[in-house]
Amino acid sequence: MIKKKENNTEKQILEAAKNIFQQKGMDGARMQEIADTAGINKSMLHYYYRSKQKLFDAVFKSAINLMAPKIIKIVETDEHLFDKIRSFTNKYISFMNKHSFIPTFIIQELNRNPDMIKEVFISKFDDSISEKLKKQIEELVEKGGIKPIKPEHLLINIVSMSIFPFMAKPLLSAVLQKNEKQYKQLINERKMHVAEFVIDAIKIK
Amino acid sequence: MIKKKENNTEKQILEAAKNIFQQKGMDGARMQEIADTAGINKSMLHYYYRSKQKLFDAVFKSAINLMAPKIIKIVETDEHLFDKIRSFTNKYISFMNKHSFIPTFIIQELNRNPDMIKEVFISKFDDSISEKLKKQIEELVEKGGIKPIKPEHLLINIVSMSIFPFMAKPLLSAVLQKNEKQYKQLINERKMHVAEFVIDAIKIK
DNA sequence: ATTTTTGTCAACCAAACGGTTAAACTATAT
DNA sequence: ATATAGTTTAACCGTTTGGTTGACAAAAAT
Repeated sequence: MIKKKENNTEKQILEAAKNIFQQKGMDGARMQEIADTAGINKSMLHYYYRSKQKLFDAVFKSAINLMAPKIIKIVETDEHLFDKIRSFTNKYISFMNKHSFIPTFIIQELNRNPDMIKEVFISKFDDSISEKLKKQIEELVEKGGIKPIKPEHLLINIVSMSIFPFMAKPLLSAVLQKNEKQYKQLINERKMHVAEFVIDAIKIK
Repeated sequence: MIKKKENNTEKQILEAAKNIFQQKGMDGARMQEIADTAGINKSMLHYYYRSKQKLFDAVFKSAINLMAPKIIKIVETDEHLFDKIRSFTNKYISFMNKHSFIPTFIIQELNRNPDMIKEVFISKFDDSISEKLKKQIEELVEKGGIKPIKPEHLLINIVSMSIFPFMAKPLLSAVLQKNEKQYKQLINERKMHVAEFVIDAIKIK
């Protein structure tokens, strides 16, 4: 029982499944289209992954595993809060530029089936993810470095301003009358803009 | 050819279609489930609306017509910028509290088929929606009332922080470990919080 | 060399899907 | 009363869907 051939079929399938599922979601994706994209027979999908649901689970898990570590790492470092904010917006927006379908995909599928989050969180975030951030913010508030703010709101604000522009791209680029290039540039500006905007909002001068 | 009976069937259908389409999207919605929800025979769906697509269009248009006027009105008033921001966050978050599926629905379907936005915008926003807001911001910047900021970014920031918490509710309530009630309260706090956060970020003290 | 395991494919299948039909029913107009 | 137009339903239809089967080929193991 040693490996045979180049076992790239399984990877080709997963790659194709990512493309289709992330763009069209569980409901909109078709097994035939995934097979066509992978350039293989539809039966192969069921040979390597037993069902559409199982194949979807693999894609979803892969998307989560790509995003979650980036959040945790940044939140858990010992940097100053302001630098944490700068790191987060910069790296997060860069990441989403490369994987532009992932945030919409995750949030859309989580809305379709909110129970999926449990499987994710049990393994990934054992303790409260924001406990450390919480304390850091509260200390800074007491020291007089920043205005009082609920850690929850600060976190929601940063994440919202980072992710939403990707999800609402069709809407926002139409409202703001930007073409593809202009909108991409606008988003790149936000790597720094969002961080400075947030810091300006909480800093005591 | 005068009206017969209570012609409530058509409205029952639209109401049921709103529920199903807004929660499950075009791809996930089933005509049979809409019929069951409305408590009528499936043929009635095709009798009043000719196809799934036409029925969907009616639901989508209704969602747009519910949201768009609220944006336009607030942007077009002659209030001071700060009051505009306060009005917007307050009224928008209140609105979404009552119609919690609409923002996700619109953005999800717009991602599925970005061309739909054209039909919407041609009729609704003849001129650039943000032209007025743009000038107002630029004047305030020159007068020294607020820090320099691209109107596009300010608009994206406000809209992001208002809408995203509704779209990402399953994710955020899990990360922040909030139950239904706690999360709802957190969102209610944001009616004021987002406005003051934005004002703090741009105001020169 | 041949048996066994693993991989691939075309053809097939039952269920679910959006949509149609034709007949029955209801209410108004004549 | 009867014709007429609008409304509702059960049964049906062709297509698409996720999934299966069985034959066949390619490696590995013996």
